[in-house]
Amino acid sequence: MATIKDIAQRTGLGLATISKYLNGGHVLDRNRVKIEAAIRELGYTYNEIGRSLKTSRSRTIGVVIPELRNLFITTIITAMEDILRRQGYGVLICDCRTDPEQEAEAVRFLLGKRVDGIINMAVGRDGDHLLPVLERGLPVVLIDRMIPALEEKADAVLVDNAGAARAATEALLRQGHREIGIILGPREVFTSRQRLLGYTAALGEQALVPPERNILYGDYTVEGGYAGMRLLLAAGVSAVFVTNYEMTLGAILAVNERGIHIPRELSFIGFDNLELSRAIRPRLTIVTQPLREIGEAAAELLLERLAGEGSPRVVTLSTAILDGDSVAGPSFNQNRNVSR
Amino acid sequence: MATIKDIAQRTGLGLATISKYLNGGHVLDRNRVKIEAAIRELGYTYNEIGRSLKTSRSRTIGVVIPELRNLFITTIITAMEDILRRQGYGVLICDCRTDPEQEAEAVRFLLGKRVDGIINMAVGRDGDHLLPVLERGLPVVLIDRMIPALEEKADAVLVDNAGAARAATEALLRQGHREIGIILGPREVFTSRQRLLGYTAALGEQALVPPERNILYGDYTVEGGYAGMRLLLAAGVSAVFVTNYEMTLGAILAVNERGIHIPRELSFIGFDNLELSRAIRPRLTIVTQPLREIGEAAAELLLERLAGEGSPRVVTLSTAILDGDSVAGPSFNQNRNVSR
DNA sequence: GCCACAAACCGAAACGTTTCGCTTTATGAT
DNA sequence: ATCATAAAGCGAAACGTTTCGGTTTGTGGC
Repeated sequence: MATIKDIAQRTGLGLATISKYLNGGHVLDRNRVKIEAAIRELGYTYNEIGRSLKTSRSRTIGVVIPELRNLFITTIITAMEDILRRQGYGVLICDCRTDPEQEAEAVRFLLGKRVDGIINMAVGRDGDHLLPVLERGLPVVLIDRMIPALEEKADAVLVDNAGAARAATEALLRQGHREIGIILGPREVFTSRQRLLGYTAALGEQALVPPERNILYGDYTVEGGYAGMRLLLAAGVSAVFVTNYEMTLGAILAVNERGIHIPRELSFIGFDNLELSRAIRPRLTIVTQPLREIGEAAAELLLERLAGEGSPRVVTLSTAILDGDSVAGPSFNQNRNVSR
Repeated sequence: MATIKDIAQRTGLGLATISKYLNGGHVLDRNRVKIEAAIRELGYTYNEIGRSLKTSRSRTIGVVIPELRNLFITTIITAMEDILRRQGYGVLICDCRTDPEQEAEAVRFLLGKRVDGIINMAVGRDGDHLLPVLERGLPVVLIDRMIPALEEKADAVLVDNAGAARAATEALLRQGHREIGIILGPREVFTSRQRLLGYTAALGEQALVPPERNILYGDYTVEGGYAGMRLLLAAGVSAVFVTNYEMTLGAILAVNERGIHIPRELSFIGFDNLELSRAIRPRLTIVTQPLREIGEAAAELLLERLAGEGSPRVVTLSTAILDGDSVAGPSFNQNRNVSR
């Protein structure tokens, strides 16, 4: 396997010159030609390992996530990867299966691989698993979920979840709904708590306190949304707000199969995934998170830290409500519960 | 940052001894204790880069896929990663966006990173993009899509797609359906062609030739399935077979929103994702691919080659039809077309 | 206590790069 | 042609590990 030395020998040039050429430095035209010829003839490919050893930078980023089988996450990763790869960085992905123990293990694993930084959608809530990373002076970017103990030490890209949930709930309240169901993610997850906060705040403004049965915790799967929706329908809500894409899909399936008409009999606000909301009739009103932007911001913050610029900060992106035709007043469905 | 040398110095032992210890070799008990103490005190972490340079094995596997935002793919990757990480391998993922050019670029990128092998769900159909990998003697495992030119040179894990499509079509034929629609993936994709083969073969046995309008090519998205289903309904089919998970979901949405009853008015066979089929009422009859097994088999084949055992082979896994309640005879819906 | 033999241990060289501090070559004004 | 200056090129050392071939230490039978 050809190395830089072989190129040097072949061209009669020095090691340093070849290195310079490979790193985009200026060399004489006639030498450039010679080098390029030699590279072609010898089938040389750059060995990043050698560089890594010398520079102690691997040009590899570790990404630790709770779960790969999830559109929210893969969309973000795709956006991140776009940017990182363009800068020559590879992305080493570790799915920790929503298990804090595996998450910590994944971080250790990545440290052994000498990644240059870590992007983490965290499961562990105290952030202890990331301390070894920070101690080594490597940058950490949290996405989607904040770890308060790491404020100032790590960057974070969050979404205004409380605000989003509040806005969605308010939209339903404005239409006159009072029995508003919500399907959240797992109880212990940061974003679930934030969204619950927004939801109860909006209701609180109208002096409403939601009954327990209107608040459901799901697991971010289609099946979870389906099951949750059925429970909410049994609870007799006139409007629902579902807080991730997979569960939105499941909820719609449950509604459709019951033959319940949206929005005549039930108002519905879903989550994420613009394309889906457009595809369904009636068009779904949804809360959209700027998924690509989350991934891009995370990648850019990381690159910034790697370049040694600036210092850790928290970026909060806002959500939007995309109006469809799935929200209306509750007047029409007063008697649905009776007819069940 | 502590190195093996520091440990040697601290313990008074030699370099080779520490290396031996780290690689699981036997050292005297009293030395073991000393080494472990030193490691703890100095906060030493193993540097894989150093090893990689020396051994020219990076313990990293490149995975090149057309698209990360897809449950079929992420399920397979998750299974693969499980196995590979347990063996100390990291997984470097490159999403090539279904673009052969980007795919070739990704392969070059991974070669630079000196991955030990590549797992590829291929977009390029001639396999040229993988030749540089094979030339370097690195193992390649193809998944889901065969590249005939690489037979004997690369391993492959495939699914009996023709058989699956044939079985599904036969199941519908047995119920008496004659106008059977199919929603395939993109026209040029290996699996689409295989499935079309199975479909036409089954129809051919009954001396049926499907009209063009019953065969639709989608793009593996929810929206694509939705649009395709609407076209098939317009074409007046009495049964449909949809060939991936996302499109199945989209198709169901289209059916539900039209208020068409499955299976009374339309028989339906979907694809993948057991959980979904169970969640929906009526329970969906689906063709299931052994997703985890695909990932596991790919990982295991790769590990086998890396261990220098055996030689490339093609593994074909079979699919199953999971019976739900979405298939029935066409008798009930003779007049649906009229009523539209 | 000695010897033979096995088990542990040892250091140097090598893997492919980058980089530092210099030297050589090219350029162009005179 | 000469000289000053800028541009280009140079080799050695270093990064952290593995591994080869050889040395030291330990063990047990006599």
